[in-house]
Amino acid sequence: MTATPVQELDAHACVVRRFNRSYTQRIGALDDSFLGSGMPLGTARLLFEVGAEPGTTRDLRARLGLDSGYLSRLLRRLEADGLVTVAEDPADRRRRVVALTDAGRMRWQDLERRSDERARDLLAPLTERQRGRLAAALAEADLLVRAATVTLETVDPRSRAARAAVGKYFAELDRRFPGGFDSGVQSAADAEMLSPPSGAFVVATSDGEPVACGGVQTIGDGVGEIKRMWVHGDWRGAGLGSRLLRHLEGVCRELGHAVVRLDTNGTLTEAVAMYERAGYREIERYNDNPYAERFFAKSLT
Amino acid sequence: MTATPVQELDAHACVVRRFNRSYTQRIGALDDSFLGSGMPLGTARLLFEVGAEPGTTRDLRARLGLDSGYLSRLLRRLEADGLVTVAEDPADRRRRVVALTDAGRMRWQDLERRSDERARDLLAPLTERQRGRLAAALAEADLLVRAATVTLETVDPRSRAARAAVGKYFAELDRRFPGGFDSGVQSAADAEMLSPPSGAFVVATSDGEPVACGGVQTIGDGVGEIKRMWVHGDWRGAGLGSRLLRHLEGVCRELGHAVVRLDTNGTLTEAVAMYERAGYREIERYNDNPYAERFFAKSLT
DNA sequence: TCATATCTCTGACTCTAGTCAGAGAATCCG
DNA sequence: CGGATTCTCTGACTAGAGTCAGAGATATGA
Repeated sequence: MTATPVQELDAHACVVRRFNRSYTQRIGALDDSFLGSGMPLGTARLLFEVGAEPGTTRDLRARLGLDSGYLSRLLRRLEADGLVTVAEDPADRRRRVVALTDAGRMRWQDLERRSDERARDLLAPLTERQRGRLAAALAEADLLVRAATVTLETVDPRSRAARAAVGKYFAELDRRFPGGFDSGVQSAADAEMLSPPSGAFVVATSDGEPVACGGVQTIGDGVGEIKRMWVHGDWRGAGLGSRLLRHLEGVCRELGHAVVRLDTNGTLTEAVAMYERAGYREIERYNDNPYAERFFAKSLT
Repeated sequence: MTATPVQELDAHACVVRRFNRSYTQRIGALDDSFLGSGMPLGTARLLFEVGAEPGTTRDLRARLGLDSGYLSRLLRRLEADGLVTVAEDPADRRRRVVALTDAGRMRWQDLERRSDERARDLLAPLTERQRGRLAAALAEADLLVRAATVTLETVDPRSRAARAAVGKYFAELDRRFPGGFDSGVQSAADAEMLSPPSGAFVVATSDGEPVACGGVQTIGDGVGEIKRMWVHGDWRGAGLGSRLLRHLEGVCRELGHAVVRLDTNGTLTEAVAMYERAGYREIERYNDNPYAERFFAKSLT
């Protein structure tokens, strides 16, 4: 008797929960590690954020999700300790610009160092081989968790996020194709095709960075086409491609298509493998895209 | 050029930090998920712990790492809400036994459900195969992290902790030896041998549970012997045995021994393998222990 | 049996974290 | 220009989390 998917999910959820409990209990102190520095957590988080990227108080409030009064008090504390400077923004004198002082930068490095030591302390009792195993397991978990928490969002293909993702896609094609890749002129018509009502463009982001993208357009009655599908190199092997593909197929269905087609280049072996795994079968050339060598289709019904 | 151990440690520490940051950012809310239940975190954690396994307040304090005064107050709150009962322990009337009421159990199940949903939400976007990979990675990380954070403590062999660990050890021997195992009468002399100044007994605990133990005694001039070394079944494969063995060798060194011996039974194959990996070589029988079949020694100089 | 240790509980604290309601300065817009 | 809006800051709160020093009851060991 094999386990059903639901039972598997149960079992896996248990493992996740067990891990969460034991890990946060042991390492949760890692967040409070800032406490070890003599600074309260809130202050330390703020200092850390200012160090990562200085900005206006408004900006910091948004990044940390703090109340303006609370932030003001935290800043005053850091200022009194000589760790940050809070100055008027010349562009808008209602605003304040926050930056680290030299002492603040040292303190920030101190926090970094402490964080590092915590990680080392955790590893210290283990043998070299076990450290390797732990690092590998955490890296694997990290990749998968990041992949699971990627957000898929339908955006305008002309938006900043979409253009950033497509730019990376084209850059990769240019690197990988033997003769390079020339995207040609991105016409307004291209963007139009990938916009409602006849198309859509989806960008997957993690921590605000685009990590995958893909578009759908209509190329005939009941026939959709998947275009510009790309997954960031660091993210391959986490199933992000399959997930995005499934998502795009769903978009096609919503557009009322019964069939979806796509073209690709033989160089992109992992993409071809993924399409085949996802149930696509190879078909004859259906367009004159000079970079396309292989053509696939899948029925959505 | 191969990486030196220090470089490896750096790299591994980076992986740990990267994981910590991304995981707590995404899942950290999991701890606060209890907040979603309208209960303060501390109270919810306590209720959760009582539900997981009722026990004495002393027990709960150890498990949650709380101050006795604080715990007392939290319990009073839960009691006032009718979620737990706090009664005298008939075995020791200084102690209190805490248990859930019916209302408490319902509340506990609510917390469980919430916690479960969080875990499922994390897994939901992944494919079945990826879920398996994530669960495997987290389970591996969990085992190693638990092993790394085990505390080794030298205790009196007559102490409760030591007796609990040895009890489990003997129970396992009884299960594994074909003819069973009779520990005989644990004489006061036995405990004496494993106590200062001529010996020591070490218990490894995790979450207050004994997970491994081992003793050292003096059996001749400059000759120490390792006795009653045991690692909990769930903990094998995490290097805990090797770590304990190294620790006990250190104890031997502190006692001024140049050689350490030990005996074991052929049934305990993983133990024999570990001794050999740790540099022990097999020697002739040096005692008349009826359960011992194989004898090992290692020079500490 | 009596000193000592153990255990829970109470009172009196401290510190963080965070909310809310304005005050006052600067900016924007018609 | 003048009212509305935006922005930071202050004061006055609340609640959670946790520490510390005993008091008082109970158990343990010489």
